[in-house]
Amino acid sequence: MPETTAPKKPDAGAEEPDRSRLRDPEGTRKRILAAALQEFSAKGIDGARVDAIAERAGTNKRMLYYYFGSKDDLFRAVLRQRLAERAPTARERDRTGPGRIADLQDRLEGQMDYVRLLMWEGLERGRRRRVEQELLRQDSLTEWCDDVREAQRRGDLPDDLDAEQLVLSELALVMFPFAFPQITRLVTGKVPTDPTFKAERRAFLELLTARLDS
Amino acid sequence: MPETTAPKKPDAGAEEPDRSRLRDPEGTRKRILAAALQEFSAKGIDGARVDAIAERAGTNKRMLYYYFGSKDDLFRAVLRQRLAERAPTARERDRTGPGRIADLQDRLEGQMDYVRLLMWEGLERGRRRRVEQELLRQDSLTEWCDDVREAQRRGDLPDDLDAEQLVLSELALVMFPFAFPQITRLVTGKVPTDPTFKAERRAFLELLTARLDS
DNA sequence: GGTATTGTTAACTACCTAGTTAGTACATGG
DNA sequence: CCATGTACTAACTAGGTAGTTAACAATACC
Repeated sequence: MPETTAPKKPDAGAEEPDRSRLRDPEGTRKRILAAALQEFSAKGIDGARVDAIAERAGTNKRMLYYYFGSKDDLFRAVLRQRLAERAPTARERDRTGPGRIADLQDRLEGQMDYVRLLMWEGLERGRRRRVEQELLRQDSLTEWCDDVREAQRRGDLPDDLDAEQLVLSELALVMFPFAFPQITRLVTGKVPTDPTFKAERRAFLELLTARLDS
Repeated sequence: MPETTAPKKPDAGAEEPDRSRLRDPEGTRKRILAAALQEFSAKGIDGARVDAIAERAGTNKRMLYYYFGSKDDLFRAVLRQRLAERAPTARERDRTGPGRIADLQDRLEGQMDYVRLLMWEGLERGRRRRVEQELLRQDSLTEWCDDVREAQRRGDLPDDLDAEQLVLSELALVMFPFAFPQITRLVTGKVPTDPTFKAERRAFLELLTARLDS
């Protein structure tokens, strides 16, 4: 009985606004990923709505399941892509110089979405033993710790501080305001995206680094 | 005959652990709050299930709406209570001495639920201008900043560091590992609840404080 | 002892949401 | 131009979810 609800045929006289290409697999995939990044970053896995992602991507829900298997898989894909994007630049930066912490902050500016993804990861998927892109991330962080240890041997960094704890602390100092915007506001009266705040924080971090390394 | 489902009376010889009173308004309220604290802390507002909270509290969903108006109100009540609980102890601690950061960590131990509540607050309700218990929290933090400034005047703390940024940073150093357990594990190989990790972090924070204050 | 109030319950509803079905349009290559 | 696989779509479904209803039971109060 194949005459149930007969999907409409694209009428020749229809005036579609910007239907440039009717088929665009890679484009669709990318648009879904981008839309999902926004939605997941803003609302997390539980809070995100699959329909909202589809709509934002200018496609429909089915495509999302066509390219990625499930909501959860989509989240993982988003996180994986975002991590892979950041990995190369992470390797380039100076991790032991006097401006390292302020630099790290500069790099993180405009990447609040990234920090939020990591928070959702920690909160919503915290129980998992394995974490997305585990090896890639671990390598990158281990390399950072090694750099610190070498700098300690050279005498560029104080050698009584544990390298791993130091790395963790530098991440903490930079990421915290983005992770806890409400606390930042309560303490400083400014939101972490405020340029004034960023400048003040940068200045503070430079002083702090100098004091640490002395 | 009103013997429909006959709510059992507390039989004298019965060995119920704590089914003391059939009616226990305050107890029920508290049990709901406690259950909600666990559930919200673990899963956030979107992730938490009202039925799960009710069941955990040993009551039913209606009571939750009877005492608190909605899921969101319940979350706010939980947060408010938790904040009020912590407020007095926050005032007591030494905020400027050499052991202050390590102390702060000790206080936060076993309060991961608290940190997670604050994270959910920041993530899920971040857009709101007003935050739960705004005045209470702000007062407490302002007081802390004032203490720091006074210590700077006395010369107990370096006076070139901005007091507010310093407070923010001390919070960051202590809260970060709990907030980003996955990053903590990737960097140090240990989860933040691991006693070994806590001890190592404590030692590091003490060294760091000494270096900062020098 | 009667009655108003407050606490408690199971069952219900109206809506939402992730995931699916089943079909259509486009492309490719023979 | 026809056959076959790929991209795409609207409508559907099954199960979940916050919030409600309505009846009833314990207590308080007179």
